[in-house]
Amino acid sequence: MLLDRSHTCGELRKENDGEKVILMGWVDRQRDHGGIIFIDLRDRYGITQVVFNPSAKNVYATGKTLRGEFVIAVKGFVEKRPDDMLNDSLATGHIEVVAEEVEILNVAKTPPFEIADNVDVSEEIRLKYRYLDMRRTAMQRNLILRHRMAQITRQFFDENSFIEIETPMLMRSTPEGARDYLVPSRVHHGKFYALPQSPQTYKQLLMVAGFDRYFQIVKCFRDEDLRADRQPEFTQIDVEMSFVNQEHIFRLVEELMVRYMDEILGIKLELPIQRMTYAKAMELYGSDKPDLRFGLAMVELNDLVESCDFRVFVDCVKNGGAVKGISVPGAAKYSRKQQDDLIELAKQLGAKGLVPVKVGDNDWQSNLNKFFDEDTRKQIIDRMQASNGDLLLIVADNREMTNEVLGNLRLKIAQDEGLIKEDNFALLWVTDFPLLEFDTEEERYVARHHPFTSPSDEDLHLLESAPGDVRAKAYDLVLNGTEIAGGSIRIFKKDMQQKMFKLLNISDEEAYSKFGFLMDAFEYGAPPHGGIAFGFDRMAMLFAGRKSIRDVIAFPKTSSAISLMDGAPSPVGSKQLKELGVKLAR
RNA sequence: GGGACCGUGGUGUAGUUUGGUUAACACGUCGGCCUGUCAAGCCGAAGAUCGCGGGUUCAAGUCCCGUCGGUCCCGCCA
Repeated sequence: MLLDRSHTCGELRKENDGEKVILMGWVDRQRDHGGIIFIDLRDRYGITQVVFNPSAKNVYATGKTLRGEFVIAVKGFVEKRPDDMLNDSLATGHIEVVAEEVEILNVAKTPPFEIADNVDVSEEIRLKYRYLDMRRTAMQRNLILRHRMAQITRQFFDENSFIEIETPMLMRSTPEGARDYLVPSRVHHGKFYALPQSPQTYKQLLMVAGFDRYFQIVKCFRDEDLRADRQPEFTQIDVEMSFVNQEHIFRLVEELMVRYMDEILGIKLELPIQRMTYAKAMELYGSDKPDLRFGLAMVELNDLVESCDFRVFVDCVKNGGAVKGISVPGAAKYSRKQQDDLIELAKQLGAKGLVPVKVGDNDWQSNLNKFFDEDTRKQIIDRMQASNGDLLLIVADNREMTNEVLGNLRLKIAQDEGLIKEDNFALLWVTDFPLLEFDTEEERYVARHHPFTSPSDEDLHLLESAPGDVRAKAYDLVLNGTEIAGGSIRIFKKDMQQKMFKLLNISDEEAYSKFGFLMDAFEYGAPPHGGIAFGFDRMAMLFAGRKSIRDVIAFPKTSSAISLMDGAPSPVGSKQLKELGVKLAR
């Protein structure tokens, strides 16, 4: 077999004119003119045109038989193309390779879809034949971008004295957080390992061990339902540092973001990255991960409407609710149906209603018009920075609902109105998250981040009296409305950790049996520490300009957690089950 | 667990609202012609019983029920 490849299909230039070369790759296209035949030869580096002349009888005969996706080796010489036959859309478009010898390394069936970027194929088919899908340049570009991000990451953390340490994939199941993937133990019937939701406890133990700067690019597993940005197995950049506060972590992460932006996108990122408290994010954008590529912030109107004649608003304020609105520039042109659709959406989201107000020169086109005098209308318009031709959307409900509904409407409208500049990258730190969240189903507080997160010093006095109001030393990094990283300063003292478990209504007994190893470790000189974890797939998705992390994962699962290519998950034989001591419930 | 949309030659779609004989188009595939194309061109051909099962009807791609699969969303995701 002809296997001494001299060049890739992306590197020959006119300077190589006359050189003898051997190329290998896949037949991308064949253009048979009856006499002369052109073959576009493709590998991951590019495409090179190969010419078969009828005068070279044996080679020509083989050239005739070539079909799409055949794998071939071509020996020949590089020839500059005539001036009027250059192809500037190809990096190698100024040369071609004249075939002198060709070997078919392997034939190929006609693929189920064309290996071309401009051909639309359903994701179902793409996933079934993922190995063909990944031959397409769009997928190759995505995976190469992901690779470069991984290299930048390793280099960056290495330069900053971080050590990459692997942690177990088979660990003990933990009670808090996402559902675990379980692995039955063959050696210990009735016992199970869990796949890590994250290496959280291990990295804290590495801090106790004195590896004061740790990172890892690591797979994590969560047995929860999927989304465009959620897969059951995904990759994190896991980071932990000792002797640091939040500011140290921000500084480090910001430098990393500068590096990504520069080397991946060619964008100079200005530091520092903008910050916003969780409370403010909720008040202004109704989201803990606001997309700041556009405005449409919410404006509160309670004081302006509390004494008007519109009962709904008055009662809302009286009952401690919030009357808020967003102003959509130029949207007074919306039809009745468009407005009704927005109202319907607001109701689906749980709001009791939504009042649209078309802003005219001197009046409002709205049911509200009659309830407000001219002066109040003007105050409302001023506060909302609205002008003639805008559409105000006003919601009155309890504060959480108002925020949530308007936050969702804001996103929908921005999409519909094309307010989102796709090539913008808006980074934001969201800080001061609540420590706890009341779970109405379990009727107890649960950790919003995780149970190892340290409460804020200034809220410590509220731990017993008003646990729901305690803020945490927790932070998220948000890019274009997607959470790309989250972390916290951790608890590193045993008594505080015990107090935390108590707040979460986890008994001493349970806490000790599940996390005793961590609390034991805290008694042997645990340094103060904190960290962060990046959603690597999500970052790659955003940098690649994709809408789903499946586009930056080589072999992703469908939204029902199935692998269409290999058919996982699958039933297993009774022998395997017996070995594991597992019986299936009927 | 729930909601929305989707499933028609190899691929992507039209046809489904208003049931009616031969299911249309593009790309791809195959064959023929063609010595400079590069999404080659021209001519021709093959290829789908409409995801699957059941029902209504004289008649179902089209209506109804169920089911499987895909996508997005809610719940869930510390």
